[in-house]
Amino acid sequence: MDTLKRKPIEKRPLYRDEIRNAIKKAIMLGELKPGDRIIETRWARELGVSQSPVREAIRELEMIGLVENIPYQGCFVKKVTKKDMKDSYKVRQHLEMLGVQGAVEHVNEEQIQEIYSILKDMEHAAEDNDFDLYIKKDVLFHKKIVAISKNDILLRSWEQCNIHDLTYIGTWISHHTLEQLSVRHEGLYEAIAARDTERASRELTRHFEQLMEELDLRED
Amino acid sequence: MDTLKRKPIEKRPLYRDEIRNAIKKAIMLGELKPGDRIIETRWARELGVSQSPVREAIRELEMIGLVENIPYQGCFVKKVTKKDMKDSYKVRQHLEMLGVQGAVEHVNEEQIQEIYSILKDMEHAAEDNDFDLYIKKDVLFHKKIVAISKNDILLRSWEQCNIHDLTYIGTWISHHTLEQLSVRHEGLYEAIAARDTERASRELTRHFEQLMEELDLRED
DNA sequence: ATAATAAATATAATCGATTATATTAAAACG
DNA sequence: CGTTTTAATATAATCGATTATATTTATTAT
Repeated sequence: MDTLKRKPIEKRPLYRDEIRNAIKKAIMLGELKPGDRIIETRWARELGVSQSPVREAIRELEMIGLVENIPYQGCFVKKVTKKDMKDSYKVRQHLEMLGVQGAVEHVNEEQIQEIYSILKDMEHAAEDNDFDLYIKKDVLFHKKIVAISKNDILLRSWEQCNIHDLTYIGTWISHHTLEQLSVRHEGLYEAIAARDTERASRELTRHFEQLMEELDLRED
Repeated sequence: MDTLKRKPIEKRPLYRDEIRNAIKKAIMLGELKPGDRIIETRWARELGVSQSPVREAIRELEMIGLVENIPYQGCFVKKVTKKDMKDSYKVRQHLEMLGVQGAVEHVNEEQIQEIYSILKDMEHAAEDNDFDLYIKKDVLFHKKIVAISKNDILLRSWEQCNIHDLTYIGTWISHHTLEQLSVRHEGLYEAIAARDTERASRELTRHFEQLMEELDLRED
């Protein structure tokens, strides 16, 4: 991280989010490796902002578990292990199970259309091999279901467990093409559209078990 | 909040945690009511600290869902509704279901002893009518089980959904005595000690369904 | 030479002040 | 009299500098 030149962020407040994304990006791109320190003052200097917003951004990364903070010592990039991936899939599986149950109960026609439209966007992104857009739609698909369930606490918990970044990693290391991954969501969509709790639960379980099995196949 | 005199916190760094607790306490005691603003500068003045640590403390309260932040406008105390309580019980039920499954799988004799000891502490606190200690042990009992499951992501998610404070409120508004509440944990303990996944799941489900049913009985 | 102690350094945590934004109050206009 | 525009105010967001802590390096004593 020391030697890289970073583009200073635009001069306009609410830097926090941009700073968080900049640091997150560095982690995702591998510029910051597990165990590396994240030095508040240095990032502040590089991005041309003060220490305060950098500090807050790092706090947020700490909350979602991407970095670890030791008081008076600093922040360090956490290593995301295969076990972490698997653990997070399990957590998602259980949280989204609650989401699916609520979704089947509350979903209306308009929302079914919305999910369908997200699913199609996802499949188109997959065809175009647009990785970033694919991730976005994949995450949104699952989030939408959770949101429809009308359990705000659930939605917050779901959002906080760092789904987006782990999905990014999980998709990145997957053996499958985006198209193979995207079509896997169809069963769940159909079950919800049919308001079939039983089937939706099965589809969801299968969805995550597939992802977990594939992790086991990876050598690293 | 305006008129109350607050005890300035001790002069030694890492104010953040104390500040967070001070604000949280004000919310719990009802000094700050739902919808009230939490003004960074005013709290800083009252506690004799600067704005920065107050800001960070508020960010943490925002993360656990106790307050709501609107950019460039401020923080407002969130109302905890009966629905929020119920929703959070459901989330806990699903998260802890995963925890219990893992716990039964991984628990060793020493850990069984530890859970037992927490259970007894809880029951003693209940006998003494020591409300704060009771909550602490109640929360710890559940957390311990989640911790034993060896799923770090689960533990983090569980911790982040503001369990402690909601348990506090839930216990506070319960119709039951602490002793009635404490003994309800025995079945779950026994099932885990017997390494009986089936029974442990049943006990956990029953535990939360009791809590949710009781919420319905409250007029509000 | 090794252990204990003290100085130096790096950086997190905090501070006091400044800047940016949103809201409210006042004024000008039609 | 109501509507739009402008000024004033409150406070969030950020800044640059200071203070506190941990770690490293140098020094002294045994």
